[in-house]
Amino acid sequence: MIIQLDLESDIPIYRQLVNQIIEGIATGLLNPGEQLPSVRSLAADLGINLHTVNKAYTHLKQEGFLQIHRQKGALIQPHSMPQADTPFKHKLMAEVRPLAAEAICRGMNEDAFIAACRAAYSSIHHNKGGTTP
Amino acid sequence: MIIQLDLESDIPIYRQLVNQIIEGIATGLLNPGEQLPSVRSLAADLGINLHTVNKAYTHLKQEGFLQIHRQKGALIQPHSMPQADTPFKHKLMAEVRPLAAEAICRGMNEDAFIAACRAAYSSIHHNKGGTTP
DNA sequence: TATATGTTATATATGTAGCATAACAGTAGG
DNA sequence: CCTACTGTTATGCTACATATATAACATATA
Repeated sequence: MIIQLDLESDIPIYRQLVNQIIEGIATGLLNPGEQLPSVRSLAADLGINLHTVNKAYTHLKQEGFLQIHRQKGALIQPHSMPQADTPFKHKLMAEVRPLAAEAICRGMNEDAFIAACRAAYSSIHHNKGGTTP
Repeated sequence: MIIQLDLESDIPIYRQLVNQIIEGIATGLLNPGEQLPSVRSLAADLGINLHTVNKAYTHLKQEGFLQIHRQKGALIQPHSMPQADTPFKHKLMAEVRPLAAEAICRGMNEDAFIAACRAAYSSIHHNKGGTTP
């Protein structure tokens, strides 16, 4: 799993990490039960601080995407990934709404907007082969 | 135009303002050429600082949604709203991708995800009557 | 001229991001 | 038991963003 950070971005480093790990799970590049590097080694690889990686891991653990063992380090959640429950759907709507509003102002019709959303979904999902046992 | 701020939110006040004004334009609640309150009066109404409103107005002006005149105050852009150009489409994709990734992890299939995006779009657009000449 | 507007400047308080360093706690393996 | 590696917690620091408070400036209108 290769992680690309943009230190110039306005998106915090720990959030870039969170996003890319979630994306890795979504694409199947990271599989349930798979081991992640320790906070120290990943931090060293990326040239950032241990606490920044730890912050990302802690977020992912609290959302249920990771399990963390003292000695073993971090694992991708092996059983029962988080579900698309009501709070998540609310969060999803709350984040999509402002984007939709701006798209409408800029004259995108519904089909064009939906096409963009579908493209974003497909660009992640098309990699996910059915190789899980 | 009624503006509702959530001072407990993790979304900055000036960004809540930006979002709600864009949403107002999208719904047709705010029409091109329409006058907005002065930074001082809106700040007083909302119980926030003048600079916070000014920051929101300045953002909207730089993106092309507002015109600002010295004495007259702020106007909704009367001619030629910003277009859905390439930079905007890139920004749109960049913001939708992480949402799509998390949705995939949580087991939402493409139809369910697209349905959510469509719902967000429709909830804003259904108010906008076809009154534009 | 008086007034209301946006604009700019300065200062302050608060919170977040990120880094540096250090120490603590648990677990595996020699 | 001891060592080494893990996550965890704590403290201190810099930098930046948010938001406020005051004040002054520039401009256009009545």
